[in-house]
Amino acid sequence: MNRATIYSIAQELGISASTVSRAFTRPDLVRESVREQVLQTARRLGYQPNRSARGLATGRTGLVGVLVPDITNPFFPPLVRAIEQQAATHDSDVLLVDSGVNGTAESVLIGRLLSQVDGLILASPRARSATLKQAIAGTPTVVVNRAVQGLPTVVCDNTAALQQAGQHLVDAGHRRVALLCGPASAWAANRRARAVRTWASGADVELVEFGPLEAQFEDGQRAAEDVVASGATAVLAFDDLMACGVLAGLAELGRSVPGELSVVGCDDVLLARTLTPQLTTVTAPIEELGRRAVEVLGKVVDGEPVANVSLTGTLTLRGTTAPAL
Amino acid sequence: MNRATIYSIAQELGISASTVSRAFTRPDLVRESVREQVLQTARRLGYQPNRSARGLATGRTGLVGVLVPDITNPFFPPLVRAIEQQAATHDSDVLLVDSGVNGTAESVLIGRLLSQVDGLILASPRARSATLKQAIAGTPTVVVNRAVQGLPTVVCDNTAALQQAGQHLVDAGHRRVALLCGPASAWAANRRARAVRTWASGADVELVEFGPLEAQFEDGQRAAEDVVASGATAVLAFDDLMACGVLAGLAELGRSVPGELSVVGCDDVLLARTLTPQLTTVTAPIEELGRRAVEVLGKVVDGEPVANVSLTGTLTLRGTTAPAL
DNA sequence: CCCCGATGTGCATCCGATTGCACCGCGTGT
DNA sequence: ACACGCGGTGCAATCGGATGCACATCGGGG
Repeated sequence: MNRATIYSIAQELGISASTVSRAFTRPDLVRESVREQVLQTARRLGYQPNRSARGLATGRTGLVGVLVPDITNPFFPPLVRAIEQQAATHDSDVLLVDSGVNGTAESVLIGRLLSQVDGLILASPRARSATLKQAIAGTPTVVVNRAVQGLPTVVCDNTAALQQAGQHLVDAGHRRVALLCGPASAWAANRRARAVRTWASGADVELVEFGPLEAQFEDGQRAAEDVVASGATAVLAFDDLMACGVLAGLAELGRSVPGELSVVGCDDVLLARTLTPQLTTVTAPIEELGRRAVEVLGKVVDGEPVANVSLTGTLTLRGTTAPAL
Repeated sequence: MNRATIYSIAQELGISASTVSRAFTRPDLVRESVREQVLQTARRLGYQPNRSARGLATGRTGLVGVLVPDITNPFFPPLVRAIEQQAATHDSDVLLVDSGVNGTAESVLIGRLLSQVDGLILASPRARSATLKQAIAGTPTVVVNRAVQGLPTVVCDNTAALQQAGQHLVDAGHRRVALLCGPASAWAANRRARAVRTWASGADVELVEFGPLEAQFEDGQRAAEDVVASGATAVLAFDDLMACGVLAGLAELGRSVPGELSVVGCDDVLLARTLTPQLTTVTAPIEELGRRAVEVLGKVVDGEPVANVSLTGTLTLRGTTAPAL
């Protein structure tokens, strides 16, 4: 299928290729009637501009690289979709790469993306800050769900919501609360843990910590046993997936939720609502995070000044929390 | 950040750019010692070949376009990841586009992808066959989870497994089984429904059909009421997400699973194992589908002959099925 | 000692689109 | 009538890498 080029269109109309090019990229420079003809012929021939050629000439590829640690974690699909849709409004497409939860591959993958994207969105990256900054080598980059000194950042601050969640548990009579910490290399995990610890130190409650655990179902499931052994009557899990694992683990152990134990998740992914009972959790504006990330990235690419974005999560009470016995 | 090019490397070493280029793409044509120097200098300067330039010269972009109807449906993330990992072995990256469950956008999105990819993988596309074939305009394409006459196809045949599932229900004493059909425009939905109907017509069972429904949690949830009203004691859902919705709906109505009703899903996505009790379902080799799709696509791109791939799903008995009362 | 093939390199061209610059023709002001 | 401005247009260079072809170099065989 030898595709139409600006040259074939130009030849067809007896004009120069420059004019054809301009008819698309700088329509104001081309006489109305000519432009019409060009567009019409282009449509007839099924012309699609060659992105490689354009990229070579302009230095822009129209691609945004998106790096996620684990696309099967239900937090990321809505994020990716929001990014993709927002990018589409900038005529850009998404190059998706999954680094695996192990952060060591990130640098390599970032390197592979660098040469072919206008900018990068790093979602919950695990590598060390210095490593990241070295890897991106000056490419416009926005970090989502993590703060990296010196890089534009779009995060969701769950501190207040988590503390409300804790308070909600205390108000319900829970005096021994388990905290399931997320991956040590995950910024959000540390941040959430700190929020909870801060709250606990000032509340009438005993905090029992477990982890760090991976943000996976199985890790939560395995942790259930320890939670039960600890005598805690409530659980604050790093995220919904882990919370979901705990629920499953508790069920295996014959413990009822929210009857015997209460469980709180974080993020409010699809999973949280598919459970029965539905999961009490901290709702993050996931789509908004994605959109804002693209917005900020656009500014970085254009060399405009940018400010970090911090959205806030809100506590959503559902069915997995109840008064302690 | 003015990046290194083959010219800057060539200049540094006092050789021609062609040699540098060949050191990467045709290493056998370059003297060992020279190649060493080139690679070393390239590393030192942080050289990354410019994909646009390479693409322009070779006509290959190193990109695979992947179109999914809904990345938040847990079926697709593992598929996408498998595709991405397999593509990486071919030095290719994934351009991800989400069409939304409404198939009308597919053509437009395919058009956007065409000009920048070496090949397309269409996962569960919804548009009509003729529309699809017109939209891809000769670009190497593989269709996953659907058969399209004239296009290479990678599917999972669940017929036998679904019929086993049905038999499993009948053996457990169920005589009235609800079938929740998937989206009318989804090939897999029709195929699965047909498999079940065929089985039912030869079995001692009454089949009650509902739908078509979207492959979403909420649709399943809403359907629960009808299912209960129908007096069915077992449900075969189009996919796990829908099954999960039914479970939630049934719980709301105070019906216990598997005590009062049995539920069977399809695909065995992460969701199926996070439920309590875990979902009895038909396990699809999702990652394998992705890998095979890339494999086949590679052959199409290289002009080699290809055969359609049909994998098979297997019945996985878990906790949502039990003898009828 | 010369010729030959094999092996390495360089030169020039090409891929398709963008873009700075020159130019053309027309209308306007003087 | 002339210069000027300006909207439109074409020419040619450019982006970075790939590649066909010519040529240089070297060793070995006759």
